[in-house]
Order: sequence, then C-alpha cells, then structure tokens
Amino acid sequence: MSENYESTSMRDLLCGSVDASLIGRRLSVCGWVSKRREHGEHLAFLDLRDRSGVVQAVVEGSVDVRSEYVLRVTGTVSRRPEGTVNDRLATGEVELTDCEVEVLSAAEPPPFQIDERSDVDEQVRLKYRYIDVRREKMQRNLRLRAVVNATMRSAMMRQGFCEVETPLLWAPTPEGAREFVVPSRLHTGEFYVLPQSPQIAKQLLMVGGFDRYFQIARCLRDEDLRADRQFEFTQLDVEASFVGQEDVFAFVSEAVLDAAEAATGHRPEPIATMTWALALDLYGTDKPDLRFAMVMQDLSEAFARTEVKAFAAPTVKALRVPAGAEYTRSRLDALTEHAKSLGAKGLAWFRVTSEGLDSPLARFLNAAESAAIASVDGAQVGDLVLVVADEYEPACKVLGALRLVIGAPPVSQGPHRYIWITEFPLFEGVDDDGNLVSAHHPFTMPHLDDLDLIDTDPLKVRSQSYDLVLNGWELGSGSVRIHRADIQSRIFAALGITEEEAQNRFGFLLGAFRYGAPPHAGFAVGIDRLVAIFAGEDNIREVIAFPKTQSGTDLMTGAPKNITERQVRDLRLRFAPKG
RNA sequence: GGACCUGUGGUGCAGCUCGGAGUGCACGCCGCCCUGUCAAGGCGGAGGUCGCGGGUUCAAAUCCCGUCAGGUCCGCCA
Repeated sequence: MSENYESTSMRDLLCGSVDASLIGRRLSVCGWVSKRREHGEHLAFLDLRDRSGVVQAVVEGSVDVRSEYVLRVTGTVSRRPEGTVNDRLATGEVELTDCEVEVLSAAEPPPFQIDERSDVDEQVRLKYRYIDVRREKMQRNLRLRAVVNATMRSAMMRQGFCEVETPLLWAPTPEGAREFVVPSRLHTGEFYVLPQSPQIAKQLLMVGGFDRYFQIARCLRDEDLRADRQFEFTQLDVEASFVGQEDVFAFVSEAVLDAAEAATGHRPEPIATMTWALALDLYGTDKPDLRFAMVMQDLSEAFARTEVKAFAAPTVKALRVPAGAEYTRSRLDALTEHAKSLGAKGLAWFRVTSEGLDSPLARFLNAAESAAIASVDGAQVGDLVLVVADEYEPACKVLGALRLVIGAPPVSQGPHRYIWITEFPLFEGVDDDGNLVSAHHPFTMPHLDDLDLIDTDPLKVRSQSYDLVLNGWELGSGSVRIHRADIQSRIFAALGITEEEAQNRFGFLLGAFRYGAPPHAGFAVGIDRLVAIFAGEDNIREVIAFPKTQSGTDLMTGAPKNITERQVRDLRLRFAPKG
C-alpha cells in the first residue's frame, strides 16, 4: 500500500505480504508464475512468486499463462473459503479474486525447476545462474550476505571507522599470491595488477592520518580454486593506528559477533585465543576445528630410546579415535595411504582390546611403550590409537589432517566455534636461494621478546600476527605492522631483500614511512566464508551470485574468452606459442 | 602438475559387477478432460550422439585406453 516502501508504480506490495489485514482491498502484485493449477475452462489457480514468497490468484475462466511468465495481477484480497486454507503457505489464509491478469513477459520453460525439492547439477545451475538465483535458497543466501555486510559496516562505523575505497588497478608487488595482470593501453608493455588485498594501500592511509579505516574490499588472487577459495573474494578489511593486537581483536570481534547475531539470532561468546604453537601441538593445524574433541598427544619421550625402527624419529604423535577399533582393515589401509599422500613415511595403528593392543606392530613394543599407547588421551577398550613418527611439524600436520578426515563434520554443521590463533612464526621456512620466507607478509612486526633471535634462530621468531578461525576454516588474518625503519631493515635483510630491491618494490611505502608513520595494526575477515558458514553451506559458491568453476571459468558468460583483434592491437600484445 | 569421484530425454535418478533391442522410475514439457486446487487429479503424447574419440567383441550405456567438462582434495593460496 502507499505506506509500504515496496510499492511501485506497477505494484502495491510484495506477494508474500498479502495477508488477512488487507481483506477487501483491491491490489496489484507482480511476479513470476510459480505454479498453475487449471480446472477446465472455469477455474484456475496461479501461484505468483516474487522474492518475498507466493500468493494464490484465483482466475475464473481459462488463462493463457505458463510457468515463469512474468505477470501483473490485480485482484481483491479475499479470505479463502472454508476448508481451503493452506497452513503451509505464509499467505495461505487469503487469495486474490476477481483477477485481472496482465502478461508483462512470456517465458520459455526454464532448463530446471525453480522449486527447492529438486537437486540440480551445479554445472547447469551455473550456466543459468540468473534462473538459479530465483530459487529460494539462493535468494536467502544472498540476502543473508547483504545483512552480514550491512551489519559489519554499521559495526565499524559505530566504532569510529571510516570507509575508504582503494584502487583495483595497482602496481605489481612480486611477493605472495600470483596476481592478475592488466595490460596498459596508454603505456604499452607495462602492466597494472589487481590487488591480492588492499594491504599496502591501507597502511598508507594510516600514514595519511585515517587512524581507523575499513572497507568491504574485493581481493583477487590468481591461484587455484577450492570449495573455500575463488579468484575474487570479499574481505572486511580493517586497519587502525595507535593500537595493538588486543584492540584489533576488540574491533573485529564486535563486527563478527554482530554479524553472527544478525545472521543466527544469538550472539556467540567472546572469542578465546590460542597460540599457534599450541594449536599445532594439539590439533596439528593452524586452523583447529574445535567442534569435536580429539586432541593429539606427544609420545616422543616414551619412544625416545625405542627399538622399533618405525618410531625412531624426533617426534612421535598419537591420536585416540574413540570406538575406532571397529575400523576395517581397508579403512585403516585407506587412512595409511592418505597419511602417505600427505608426506608421512607411514601410519601405525593400534586397536585397544581387553587383551591389550592389537596391531601388526604390537609385538615389537616394550611394556612401557605399549602402556603409553594404551593410555593416549584416556583410551579405552574399543578405541583406536593412530601414531605418526617424524620431524615435529610434519608429524603434527599429518595426524592433524587424519583427525579431520576421521572426525570433522561438514563445516556448515554443528556449533560455531571461533578461536583467535596468535603468535604465528614470523618466517615459515627458507626458499631455494636460502633466504627466509615471510609467513604473513614482510611488514609483520616480530614479537618484541624475539628480536634477538632474528639473527641467531630466525625460524623461532614469533610474530605479532593472528588468524581468526571458525569451524576449521581460516576466516581471516592480520598483524601488527612494522612502523620502525630499523626493524624493517632487519627483516628485509633476513628475507634477502636488498635495500635497492626494497626501494624498487615497496619504495612508495617505505618513503611514506619516513614522513611520520603511526604504530598500526589490522585485520581482514573473509566474508564469503563467514556467510557460507552462517548459511549452512560447505561451499562459498553458494553465497556468491556469479561464481567461477574450479578451473576458473564462468559457465554463464564463457569467460575467459578471446578478445578482439582491435583490443590485441591497442594493447600491442603478441602471444607465445604453447609449450 | 598430481590423486579420486561424477557425466544416461529439459531436470533428478536407476541400469554398468556379470556385454545381448535406448529398458525403467520421479519431476518437467505438449494435448485433451476436470468449478476449490495448492507437490492438484485423470487420460494420452513428444522428447536420447548413454559427454566425446578410439579399442576389444558377433554385439558396448555396460569392459579397456585416451580426452573434455564439473566436483573434492594435494601442490599452490606472502
């Protein structure tokens, strides 16, 4: 009606909002024919659908419309006759009568049915995405996403953050993820890149005095796709000055918990923290899934002087699988294969029985070793204990991966368990040239207690970086940044980046830092993943309007495609032969 | 770059082990009937390169090899 903000020059209200309070009113609604039920020449029912739901229009006489025709129906809101009320329909108490039906657009039968009952192959859904998003689930998911965006934006505004847009055409910074490249027409032979994230731009805004910045930012990375990774994805990007890690946790928690509350109806508990080292030790990963218990136990001490060759390694890690003694030999073989595919030398398993351990390896163990295995994590008869022996980190990671294979429900199921992971290592290893590699990015502030280790034992240096993890998915990451030139120089030196290279790659940032850089820190939350979990989806494509396939194609547009001769000429491109 | 799963009328699935006529189910579509349905109902009908190519065989949706597409994962994702 006039007071309804959904009214337009063509319609008075949405289909789903026709209710008993409007009985007697003559109204127009617009939408798609969801279903028609004809009873000869005298009577037909049309279910008219728009984004809000469905309303039934009663047509006396025949009507020449088909499924998915777009109609404007003008009718009188009437109470349904005794016995014909439909409880399963929000508008089921009423219907439109004395209808005038105007066909706004005819429609061919759609390639698949719009109703929720039928599963449709994703390949077909993606080709006809514009039809797929008519379906209730996609409507719900994309609208949930809009609510999450609006909620987080408002939480940031409330906390005094200023939304600033940063360029999509940026300069190449050959570090980290592979960048999408954009050839320049005006400067042939030179290129822009699409940003992997607004990382450097937001740090420049800190120098620029925007002490609380945020942006709902598109990020682009030319890396292989996964269920939780698309080429382009969206982050709530945050940076603030004169803050430390605790401040960042507070800002980001506010936005994420607000979003959770808006999406699920209840506000989660404040998010706890866990160090990276503890997460690796207990869960074998930097993104622990806390929805199920199963923590790993270290048996290195018990096996320090073992005679068993398979266990002669710096680290022996064990995982108790409750009721796992029932696992068949083929399941255990499959787990072993999985462990090997992850780089393990092997996987040992022990069934805990009332007569002791049952395993091909059991007879090689001495009493103390058997006892250690039999008591892992309070093991009981009927359990299974898996054991991996290797260097510390590989042992943890392999067993952590098995923990997920065995115990993890789909990411969308069960409670939402958030955790901050802190104190990541500053460096994650050494490249082919023997230079250290940044775990996060080269502007990450080391833990101040570990500064002296940079030169003596760099892989032990902890950083002031952190991740937010939800149900085993990395929701985002951030760090306290380096704002001191002396520390930055030491890091560049450790990374094998010369002064000249640093100037070449990041000169504008380093230059900016000479003019008064405030201490600053930030974070970015992956919105696609967050919304997917809120929506109960295991795949972020379900919360993206027009996603790419795993091979990076768009089945609807056909992208990527050839460009015209003219475009090639303008850009003065030439293509090398394949291979 | 690698591993595994999937591909059968418009849609979803069964058929594939163990080769024997494109066989079946549900939905949709088209036509006719039907004045209170709402997953409407009844009757009838159309619709197929069994992803594609090759091989084995008297005979291939079915077995073998290759390939393409989609998916899950490893590598990759500072």
